[in-house]
Amino acid sequence: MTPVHQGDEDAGAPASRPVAKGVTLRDVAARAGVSTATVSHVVNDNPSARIGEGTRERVRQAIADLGYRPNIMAKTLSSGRSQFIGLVADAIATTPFAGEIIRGAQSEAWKRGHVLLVANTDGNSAAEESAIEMMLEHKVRGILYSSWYHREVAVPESLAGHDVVLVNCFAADDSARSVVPDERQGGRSATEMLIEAGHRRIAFVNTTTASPAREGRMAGYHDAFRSAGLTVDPALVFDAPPMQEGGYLIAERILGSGATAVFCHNDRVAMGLYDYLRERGLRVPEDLAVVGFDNQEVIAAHLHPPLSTVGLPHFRLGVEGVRALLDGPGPDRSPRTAVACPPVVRESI
Amino acid sequence: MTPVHQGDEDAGAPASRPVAKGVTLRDVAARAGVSTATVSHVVNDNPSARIGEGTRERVRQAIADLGYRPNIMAKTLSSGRSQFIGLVADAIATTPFAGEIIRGAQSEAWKRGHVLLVANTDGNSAAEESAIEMMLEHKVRGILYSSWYHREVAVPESLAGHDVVLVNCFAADDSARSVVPDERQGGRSATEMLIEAGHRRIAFVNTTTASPAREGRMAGYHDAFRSAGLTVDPALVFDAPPMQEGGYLIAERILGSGATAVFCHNDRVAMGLYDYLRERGLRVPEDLAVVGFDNQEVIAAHLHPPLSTVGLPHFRLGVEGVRALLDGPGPDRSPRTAVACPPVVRESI
DNA sequence: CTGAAAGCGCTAACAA
DNA sequence: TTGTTAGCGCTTTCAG
Repeated sequence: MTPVHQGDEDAGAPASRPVAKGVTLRDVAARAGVSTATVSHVVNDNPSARIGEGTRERVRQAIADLGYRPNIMAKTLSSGRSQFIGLVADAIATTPFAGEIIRGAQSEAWKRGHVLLVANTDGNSAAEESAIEMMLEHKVRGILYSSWYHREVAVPESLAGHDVVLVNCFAADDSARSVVPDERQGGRSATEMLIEAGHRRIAFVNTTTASPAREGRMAGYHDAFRSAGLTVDPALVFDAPPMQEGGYLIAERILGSGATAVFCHNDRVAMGLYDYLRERGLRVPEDLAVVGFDNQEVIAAHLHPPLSTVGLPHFRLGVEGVRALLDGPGPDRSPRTAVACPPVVRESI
Repeated sequence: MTPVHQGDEDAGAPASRPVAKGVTLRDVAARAGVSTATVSHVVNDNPSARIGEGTRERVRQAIADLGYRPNIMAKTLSSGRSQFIGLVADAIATTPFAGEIIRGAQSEAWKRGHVLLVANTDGNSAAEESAIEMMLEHKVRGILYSSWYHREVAVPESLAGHDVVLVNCFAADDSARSVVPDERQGGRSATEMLIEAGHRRIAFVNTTTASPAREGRMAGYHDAFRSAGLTVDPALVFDAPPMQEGGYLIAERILGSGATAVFCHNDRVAMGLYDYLRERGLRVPEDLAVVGFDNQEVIAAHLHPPLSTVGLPHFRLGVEGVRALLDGPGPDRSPRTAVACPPVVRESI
C-alpha cells in the first residue's frame, strides 16, 4: 500500500512494492527497533509475554511495510511441532467420494490451523509406502488413512507407532480409531421413506459384494420393517451387481415380484432400473417407487424424475477424521465413530 | 529387522524396535563414527563428494539401525529450497475433473521429487487468499492455479511476482503461462467419428453458455465438415443448457431436423437425449447416432448403449502444469499449451 | 515489558 | 576422502 524505503543497508532492492522475498524476523525487528523475540511474540500473539501497545503497533507497521511473511519451515523446526496432517487416499478422482473426504478434512484442518498433505495411492502399495514415508519426513502430526468406499483395511506396518485415524474404513482389530458411515441407519432411513409413503411390498436390491454396506443396509432394511410392525418378505430381497447393468437386469424380476417400491443398494443400480422401466413405458413413481443410496449428484439429481436416496456423509467423515486426530482418543470417544447417512428426498417416491 | 542396541549414552530408550522419533543426522554420525557432513553426503548421494565405500556402508547401517528419517523442514530451511508446489483448485469433489488434475499434478510432482500442497477454495476468494498465503509461507517453488472447467480467469493479485502456471484456465492477457485442453481439436474429433461412420446430416447441440468450450467445439465441428469437403447446415446447429434437461428438451427438434447423428456439447446433454429417445422407443445408434464430450465415466461408460465421446485430458493437464512450472518458460514453450482431447469410441455410433 | 542467546536438524563452503 | 564450522529463520527460556 504505502511506498517502502528499503533499509539503506540492503543494496539493490529491486523496485516499487514490498518484496516478500527474504524478509526475515530479524529485518522486521531491526526496522521496528526491537528484538527478534519481541517480534516473534507479537506475530504469534503469545499470551505469556505482554507487549506494550506502542511496541506492538510499531512491529505491526514494520511487518506491513516490509511485507514480512513467516517462514513455516523455520517455525516448525524451531518449535518442534508441525502443522501438517497427512491424508493418504486410495483414490482421488475415480469418484467424487474421495474428493468429499478430502474437502471435509481440509476444511476442518484449516479451521484449526493445520494444513493437509494429501497423497493418493491409487491402491498401489508401493505408492502408499512412499507417501507415508514422505509424510513422516514432514513430521506430520498424524495420518488420516482413507478409502473411497467403506471397507475393512489392513493398516500399513509403517504407520505403527504413529497417530493414525482410519476414515471410511476400519481395522478388524480396532487397532486404530476410525470414522465410518452408519450404513445401518442409512438402510433404515431409505426403507422408512418408502414405508412412510404407504408402501408395504418394498423390494430390496442388495449388492452381490460382501461389504459393510451390504450387511449394514440389509440390517437397516430389516430394522425399518420391524419398527413399523411389518415383516420382511424374503421373496422381495434380490442381489445384483452394484451398477447400472445390475439394476437393468434385475428389473424384470422385481416387477414380477409384485413390489410397489424398491430400495436399491445404490444410485447406479437405480439408474439401470430407470432405464428398464422407461423402455417398458413404465413410470416412476406411479408404477414403481424407487430409492437409491449414495446420493451421487451426477446421477441422482438428474434422473427423470430426480431420485430420492440416502447420502453418504463423506465430507463429515473427513471433518470427523481430523477431529479425532487432533482431539485424541478422549474419554467418551469409542474407537469407531459412526456418522449418520442423511435421507435425501426427491421425486421418485 | 535386527535388534538394536541403543547407544549407551542414550538413557531410557524405550524398547524393542528402532525409534524413528528424534533420531538426527548427528546420532547417525556418532554411531557410524563419522561427521554429520559425511552422513549428509551419503544421504543425498551428493556427487560432489566422493565417499569411500566402507564409510558409506557404515553410514547406511547406522541409518538402518537407528531408523533415521531426515527432517525435511531442517533440510529445506538450510538449503533454502523447498520441494513444495502449490495447487489451488476451485473445486475438488464437485466433479471428478478437478480430481484428475490433482492426480496428474501429483503424479508428475512426485516423480520429480516434489510434493503438492493442495488447497481447494470452492470459488471463494477469501479462501483463495488464505490458501495462497499458506502456500507462500511454505515457500512453495511455484503455484498451479486451476479451474475445474476450462475458462478465463483473473490471476489473483497476491500471486504477482511468483511463479504461476494456469491449469485448465488462462489469463486474457497471457500474463501467466497456461495449460488448457484443445477444445477445437476435440470438437473436430467428435464430428469426424460421425462422418467416418457415414453420417452427413450431423446435428450439433452446443451449450448456451459462452465459453472456450462453446467456441472451440463449434470451430472443430466446422473444421471437420470443411476438411471432409462437406458444408454445415445451420439448421442442424442447436443451443441447449449443458445438462440432462437441455438434451431432453432439445431432442424433439433434433429429431424433427432430419439429422441421423448428433454431436452433443457434453455427456450430460447426451444422457438427456437418451432419456427422450428411450421414452419414444427410439434406438441409439440405429435411429440416431450420438456422440458426447467430456467422457464422464459415470455417465458415458454406463449408458445403454455406452456413449462414444471425447475425453477431457485433465490428468495430462495436471502433468503438463507441473512440467511447465518446473521446467520454466523454455525456448520453444508458448505461453499457452494445448493438450489434445482423445476420442473415445464406444457403441453409440 | 523487552532483550540476549542457545539451539531446532541440516547443508555447504572451506579446511585438513 | 572426510571433518569443521557457520549459518538457515524462528522459538523460547532466562535475565534485566
